[in-house]
Amino acid sequence: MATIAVENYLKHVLLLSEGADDLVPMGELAAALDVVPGTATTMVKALAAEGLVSHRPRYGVRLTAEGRRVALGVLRRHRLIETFLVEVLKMDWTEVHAEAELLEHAISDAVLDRLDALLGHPATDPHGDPIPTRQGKLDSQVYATLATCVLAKPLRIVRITEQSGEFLQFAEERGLRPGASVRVADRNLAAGLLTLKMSGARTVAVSLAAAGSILVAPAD
Amino acid sequence: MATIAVENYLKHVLLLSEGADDLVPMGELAAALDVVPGTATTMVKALAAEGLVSHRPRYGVRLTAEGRRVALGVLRRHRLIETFLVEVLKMDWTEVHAEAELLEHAISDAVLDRLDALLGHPATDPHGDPIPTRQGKLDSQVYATLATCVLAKPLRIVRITEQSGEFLQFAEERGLRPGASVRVADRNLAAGLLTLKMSGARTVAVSLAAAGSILVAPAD
DNA sequence: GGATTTATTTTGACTAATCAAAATAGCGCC
DNA sequence: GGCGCTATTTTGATTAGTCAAAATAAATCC
Repeated sequence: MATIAVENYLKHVLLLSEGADDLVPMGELAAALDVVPGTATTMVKALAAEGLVSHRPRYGVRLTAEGRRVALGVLRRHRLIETFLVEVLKMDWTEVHAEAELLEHAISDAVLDRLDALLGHPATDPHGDPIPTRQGKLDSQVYATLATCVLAKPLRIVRITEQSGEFLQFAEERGLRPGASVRVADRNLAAGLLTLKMSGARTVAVSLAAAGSILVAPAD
Repeated sequence: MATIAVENYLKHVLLLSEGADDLVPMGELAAALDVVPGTATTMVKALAAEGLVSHRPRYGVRLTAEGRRVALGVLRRHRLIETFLVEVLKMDWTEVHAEAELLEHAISDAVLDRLDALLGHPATDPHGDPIPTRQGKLDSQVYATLATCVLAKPLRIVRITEQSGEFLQFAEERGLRPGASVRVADRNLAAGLLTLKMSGARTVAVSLAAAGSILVAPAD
């Protein structure tokens, strides 16, 4: 059985290799897990010996098929738990990430299946992150971000990729939540600042960095 | 913060000291935790150094006020989770114990409070075990068991104290669940066998050992 | 293209929790 | 009141995961 530490390493390798299908550098992995780099090296070598990752010394790490299977399981548990906390327990979507982080290592398949059924087999969690299926399929649709999308066109927020509670509360306070309608009125790359128009003519200013973690689709 | 192992030691000291308010022998504790006796000794000495238990070498261990507070917290989480699994997720009451064993160490107070409210602040779990309050009060009402109660009188099962799935399935198959009506038709101590009359004139045979873990009250 | 900066790995040490097996202390028993 | 049984404690070792700090390799920069 995978320990909690092993599950966390695999989950973060998966998350950090999203999009960039390349090797995940050890430094990034160590930072994500909040351990010193040497610890990550030691652990990754052990995971490689177990066949869960492949390690290119000095360059980085990537999941094997088996490691990816395990990581997708953890991610599925995490996102279903987040959905449950919001939909059933009526918790705030800006604070459920940390809770799910704990529970994801303790919930059994039997309980998870019940939860999934109770929630109606949701496709995304409250942040818009796709939930891997039980068979290990992860929707990898690519969206534009508020930092890269066209100007002026009406858009819908589909996903917020950034887990910190402070960031999410900042977003929530400005109406920047999945499902919300938004238009980019102005984007000043030099100043790193965007002006957004929300529904009801509300105007909101966000940094370029923040805009990059808000994914959007045409309002169709 | 208490680790999972620490929480389990404290929880089991609490459970084993129920009724017998005496010292819990190390052997019993080790058996309950499924560790060798030497391990229990080592750990108990560490817990004593932390002020969570008091250890009388060669005689046994008991909780301090602080240790009891922690243990009651774990027990509250365990029993509320069991109740949730049965009431909300519709799982079988005979199989939720093992699930709760895992989740009890991972659930936060914030989530637990929501769960408690959703369930309507239940007083007992699906086995009839009392749920400690948030303030750390544990109902310690003493009941008769089927092994000790009066014969022939109509009774109501209030609690099953025995956690193993096999035992509980045995009980469930015979209608021996909390709330059920029962009467002890015959009790043969020499043979260690009881004959019970359930509602609908159903006759059930149980061992004296099994009867001892089924608590009853007058059918009022 | 050698010197410097930066990321990564190595080394040595530590903590929590465990086991196996030897040592010891109560306890009951004639 | 010593003998032996049984529970408990000690001792020595192991595993998983971690850190601090030294060593090393890759990349960058005149």
